[in-house]
Amino acid sequence: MRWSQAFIPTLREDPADAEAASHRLLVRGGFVRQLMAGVYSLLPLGRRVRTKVMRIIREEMEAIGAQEFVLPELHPAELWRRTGRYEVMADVLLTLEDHRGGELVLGPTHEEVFTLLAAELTSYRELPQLWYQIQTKFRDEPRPKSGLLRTREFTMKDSYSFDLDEEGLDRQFRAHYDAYVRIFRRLGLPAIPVVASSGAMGGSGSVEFMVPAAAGEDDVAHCPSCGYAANVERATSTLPAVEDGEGPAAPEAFPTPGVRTIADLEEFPGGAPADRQIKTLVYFLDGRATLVLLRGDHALQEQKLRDATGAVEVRPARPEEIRTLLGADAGSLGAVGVEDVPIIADLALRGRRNLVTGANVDDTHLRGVDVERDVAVSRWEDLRAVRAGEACPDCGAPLEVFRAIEAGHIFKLGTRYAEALGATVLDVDGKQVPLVMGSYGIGVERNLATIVEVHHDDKGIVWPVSVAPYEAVVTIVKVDDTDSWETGKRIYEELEALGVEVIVDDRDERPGVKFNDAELVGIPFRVTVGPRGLAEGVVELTTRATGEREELTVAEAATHVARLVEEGRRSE
RNA sequence: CGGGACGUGGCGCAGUUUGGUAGCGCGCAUCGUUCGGGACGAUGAGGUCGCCGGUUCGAAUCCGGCCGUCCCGACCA
Repeated sequence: MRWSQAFIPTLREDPADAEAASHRLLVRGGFVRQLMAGVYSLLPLGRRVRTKVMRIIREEMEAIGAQEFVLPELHPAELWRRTGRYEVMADVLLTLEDHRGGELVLGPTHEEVFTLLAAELTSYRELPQLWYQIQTKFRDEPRPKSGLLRTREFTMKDSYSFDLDEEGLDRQFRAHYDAYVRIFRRLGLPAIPVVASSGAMGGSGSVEFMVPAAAGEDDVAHCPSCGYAANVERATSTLPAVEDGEGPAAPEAFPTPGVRTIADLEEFPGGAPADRQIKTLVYFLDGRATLVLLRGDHALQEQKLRDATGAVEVRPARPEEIRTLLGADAGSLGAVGVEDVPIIADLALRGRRNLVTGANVDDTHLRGVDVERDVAVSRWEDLRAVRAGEACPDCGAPLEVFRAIEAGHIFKLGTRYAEALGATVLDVDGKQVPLVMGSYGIGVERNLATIVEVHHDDKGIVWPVSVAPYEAVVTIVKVDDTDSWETGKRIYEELEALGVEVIVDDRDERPGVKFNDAELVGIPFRVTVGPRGLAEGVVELTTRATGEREELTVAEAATHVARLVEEGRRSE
């Protein structure tokens, strides 16, 4: 390719509305352009990288025996109603109507359609099956952001496994886990597998592959000592015991005028430290009022509440709802004596006594509360948000918490979809059993952007060779110098003949413009051809990642670069 | 959905407070001089000032409504 003919609209300045490094650099480097919020056009450079990301994913899927499909993006709404997800995913579902009034949805994922096809499986002899596709997904994200990291239309590799039993699912899950480790290694992404919440997918277990990055949207608790890693939506920690002392035989009310917060009550005479208070939150779970109890110094992890209860719609109660329910305002709430409302308490409150909590009377609190004696707890669950510095549940070392991008997610789904859509087979005993499913996703453009988040510097992108839009660029410093032109073109052609993906920068521009563009765009190897070097019979090779330069004779240049490219392709 | 900001040639911005008919830098075109790290000079093209309505002799500027985009939060296989 000749740069002079290529559409690579680089920008000299940063785009005004791009915050994340990947967003900024992909726009500046001429890889993408925004069409509307959360919807991007991929320009030739972006498309080249995307193709390479997909190729790596495809190779690793084929390597574990997956069969590629192409499924529709247009689905009948009816199918989504059958699994209940028309309602569960309503907030992200893009829906439309055809001319006959038929209700359609644009697929946000493909469990339903794949499972429908799997209903054609009839015998355990046909199992296991492993199916996948690389297809566009539509999700009406409430808040698209950070360029390609969170969009409303994107490409995803989604695969689905179908097995007779849990053991089969475990095998396929493990195969995917290993395949994902290889994929992220080849993409140059330092992804960490973490225990995750299954969210709206349902199912018995899931692992997210997280790449530490400031632009991430998830927090991961990680133990540097033993390697424990979990999304904070699932993470736990070991807490030091709190000494409560003996309490009275029954809770005692005491006036606390003006006390509204945990912190107020710590200061208030006769109050208590935060870890000896009970925090009482009122939530509506699918429309049903519920009290959520936590230790005073702990924060609720809402996803844990969702996962524990299976509730779809979870929201804090409004002030007037709280007053109606408990007869007091937030600040004086408690669960003592509450009987007609379900009470979910965090594990950290188990066995605690002599605690302080609201009395459900404004400006009044109770002391001497023994949780198990005085509160009608309906369920005990792990609900609190883990904090950095708390002890690792496995080894006790202090946990760290960092931001990360979810680059991939694998789920054990179980039989939920198979049951809803009648995907069953006959087992050895002739008994009809639902297929046991797994589902496994990697977002293509999100991974492309994540690579940029991880691999860039102040000059631009530093693509790993494995996904670079071009592996090498031949920069002709002075295009009207015949020797430079001839030599540059010859090296370019030699590189092409050697199978290197190369572009020749033949633009009549100042050298600085060409060097800067090559660095912005992130091409791994640059061969600089100019009169100065040619006078000595040499050209210059610059490695983008290290900035190292070396001189090569004209004769050896192409083979040398081709060898480096070859090594680069292999090492990632 | 709650909070905040913004919308002016392709890109980045000023002008809006105090209404008078649009400007700067980059980019683009032509010519000349330059040429190994984003050159210089000259000439030139390019804008319904997001949209609709109102106030006014006159609106980028004031008022109302709408649309769009970004950021924080909520939400999110």
